[in-house]
Amino acid sequence: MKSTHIDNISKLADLVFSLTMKCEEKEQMIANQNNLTRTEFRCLRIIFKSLTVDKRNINNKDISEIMKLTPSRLTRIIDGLVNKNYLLREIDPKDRRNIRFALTDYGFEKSTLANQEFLDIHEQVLNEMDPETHSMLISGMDHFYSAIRKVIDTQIMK
Amino acid sequence: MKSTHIDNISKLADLVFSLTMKCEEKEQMIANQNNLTRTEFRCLRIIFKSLTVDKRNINNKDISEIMKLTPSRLTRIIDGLVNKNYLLREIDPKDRRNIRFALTDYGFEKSTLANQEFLDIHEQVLNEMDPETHSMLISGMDHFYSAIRKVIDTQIMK
DNA sequence: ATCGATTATTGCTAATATCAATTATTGACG
DNA sequence: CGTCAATAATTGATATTAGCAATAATCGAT
Repeated sequence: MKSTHIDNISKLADLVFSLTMKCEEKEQMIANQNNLTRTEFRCLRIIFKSLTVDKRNINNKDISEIMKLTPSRLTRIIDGLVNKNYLLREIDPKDRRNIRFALTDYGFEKSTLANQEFLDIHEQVLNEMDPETHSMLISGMDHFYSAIRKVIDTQIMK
Repeated sequence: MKSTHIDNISKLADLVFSLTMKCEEKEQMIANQNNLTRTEFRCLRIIFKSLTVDKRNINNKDISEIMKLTPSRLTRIIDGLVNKNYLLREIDPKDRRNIRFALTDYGFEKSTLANQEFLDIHEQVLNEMDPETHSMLISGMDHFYSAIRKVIDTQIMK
């Protein structure tokens, strides 16, 4: 029996609703295992990725926009990570209003570890699924992400 | 070029990380449009669904477990929804320790509306995607959700 | 009839987040 | 050059969101 468009919409909405909560739980778990709050974990991951993968600096404001938090809130989250000796704040010589983040050796080690645990969870998830379906899932989710971004970001404009 | 298992894991992790934040943003948007906080929206949606779809009562504790909040917190979220005239609290005659929720007419109307807006967003998202891929996406996400639930829920046990 | 377990609630406090004001700096313009 | 609007980060004050421990009411089993 073929499912209708309406069915699909409703199923998708329910799935995404539950999935979002489960993924929050997942982040919380990884964060706790690394003595971080969920927000700290997110923030650290964003900085870690930008430094190690994109090889470029990210500033307070960038992160606050990605995480949908105020710059003010971000300042305090960074404070926490600096106090825990994960991060150093450096003034950007190109524009002294900016701050740039550098991972301490300790911070780099811990971020790598936390990121690895985050990857491990996703590996375990993939292991639960038929390998034939992996790339399909990923490309599907990729399209889904682009689509939702387009929809949400244009709605926000209004 | 075929992508390796490691690539897949890493791509999936990044995607899910971004997607989760985008979906939180989406919920926030729908909630705001309906003068609700994100948590109220979630809570109301859970109650609405349980009453209209599952046709069964759900109690404070059930919701707190689904939402991963303490029962105490839930009491206050419900307080808010009662004050806004969305919900009524009724004592369960079968077990007077339980409370059951009933939607007021106003609450039913508003929940239906909010739920419709939530569906609309997902419809718009599907409209951005090739119709051929819809059922594949949904079954993929469905498997993904089962898998992640299995992994997370067994981790939590430990 | 009593007692341990369960459900919801309350008071208190901690954690998370925003807002408005402030500081420092930049870059553009006369 | 000096002025000034714009931008980035921070701070202080406050609101919102959440958990914890204690309590009340009720249940169910013995």
